[in-house]
Amino acid sequence: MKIYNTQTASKETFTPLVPGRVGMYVCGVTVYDVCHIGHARSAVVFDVIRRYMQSRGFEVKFVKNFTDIDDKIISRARKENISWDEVARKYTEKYYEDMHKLGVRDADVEPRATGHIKEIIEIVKGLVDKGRAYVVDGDVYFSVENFSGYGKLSGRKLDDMMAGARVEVDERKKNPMDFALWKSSKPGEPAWDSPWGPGRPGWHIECSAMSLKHLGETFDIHAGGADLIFPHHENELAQSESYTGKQFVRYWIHNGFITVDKEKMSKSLGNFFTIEEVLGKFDPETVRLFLLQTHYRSPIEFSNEPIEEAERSLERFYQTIERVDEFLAKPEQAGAEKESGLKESVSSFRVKFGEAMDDDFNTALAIGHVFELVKEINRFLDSKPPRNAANAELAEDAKKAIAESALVLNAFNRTPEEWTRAMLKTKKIEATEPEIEQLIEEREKARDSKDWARADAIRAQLEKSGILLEDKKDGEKKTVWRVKV
RNA sequence: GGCGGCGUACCCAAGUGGUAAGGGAGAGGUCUGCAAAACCUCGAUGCAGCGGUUCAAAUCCGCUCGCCGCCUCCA
Repeated sequence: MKIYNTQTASKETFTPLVPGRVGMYVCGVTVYDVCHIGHARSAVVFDVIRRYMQSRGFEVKFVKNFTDIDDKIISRARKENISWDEVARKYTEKYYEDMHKLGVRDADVEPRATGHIKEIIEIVKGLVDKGRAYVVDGDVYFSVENFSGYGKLSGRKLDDMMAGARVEVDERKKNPMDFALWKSSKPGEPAWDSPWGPGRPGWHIECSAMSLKHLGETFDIHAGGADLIFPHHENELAQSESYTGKQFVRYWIHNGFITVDKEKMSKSLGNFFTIEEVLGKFDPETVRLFLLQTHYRSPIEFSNEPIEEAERSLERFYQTIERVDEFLAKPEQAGAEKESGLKESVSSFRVKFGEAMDDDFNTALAIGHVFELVKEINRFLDSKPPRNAANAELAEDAKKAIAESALVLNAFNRTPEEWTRAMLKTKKIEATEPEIEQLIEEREKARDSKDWARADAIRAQLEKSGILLEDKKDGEKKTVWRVKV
């Protein structure tokens, strides 16, 4: 398995610290507002990576934190006129709601910054004792000049950064790049007691404390959005390695952004679409597929069209599964074996899917392979194979191969009926299933008496309300319906 | 200013040295009462442009053009 490591800027073969086990820390969200589709991407991508690791037999300890104390939370609380911890609770809940809909599994450990104040103070104290940090008026700053490795994650030099620093220089800092480990609180702000007076943790220190506690001094994977590389992850690395004297993280993984008109989607630009908005128009599986159809490090330009394409892809997929199910439901038939490439396609699919995922989690390629297999299955069924034991086994195996990959992608894993019902809901179809069935029956009668005008009128009527009809030649059902996507 | 990334057919998109996956749209065909779906066929002699390295380059190197990201909170 190869992983692109941000720190070395190259793909590396993945070897866990402890054979068979993987420690993985993902930077979650600051719970001060609802999540947008960019947050969804990050969550979905790392969810898939976790699932893939597990499918490869690794025992994964997956930690994802919530930042529940921060300037933005405090200002949000003022704006909403509620307490800061109510803000955190409210948006943590909303986060779970969105992520559960998207099929993102909860982490094994979901620590919160405020639950680790003791550990944070411990580390800050240690850094001060080691001379890696200094105290100024109740604030504690990390001294970047004392850590020779500063910049090694993001690939920048201290001198180059200082040249371009646009930040207002705090005269009390020894170096403009020094950052707060502990911030003294103003009256009325949330505060915890510390050796430096009442205050709260700086942004970066929580992740150092929580990863140390739950994954140890050195762990395998640390992941997050590419915008966290600097300064967040760079600073985490500096703190942690200064404190433990050991390597902090072995593989850094960062996902690319979602863009709107080529620009990064972000709260500050206001060009974002919330998860709730997107899920109001599209099925969660559709959204998941859309997010995974691009490699996780590449940008995704957000627009409806590619999501609609993902929807059509799933429609095609579930129609194929339906065909397989119909084939399997047929009574046993005798018949000579026909030449079929399907058997080979299924086994090569299993290999290629694994290869794609092994190569830096190339879900886009892996999904491409799924659709190659879908085509092969359709081709097989089009060849009208006899429903004998051998062919049934082959069809079952094809379904099984897809189900195996579905475990990793957490897509392609519903039944055609579930998909259709989901589409009725997503497309807000007014007609009920019995109504549709009744019109189909009426149309059947018209067709039997060769009243084509009547038959076509009914078909047109249903299409207007979003239902497409397909007349089948064989099988029990003469006409099937589906939702127009 | 520093550092980094991207530019592949009408659209989305994979592909880091061996002769361009996959999907959508389009054209023709098989099937159909007609459709739809599915399948078949067609579709970039070329991967922003120019030069170079190599038996071989979308893939490596150099330059140019265009777009974006990080350096400030940010998935």
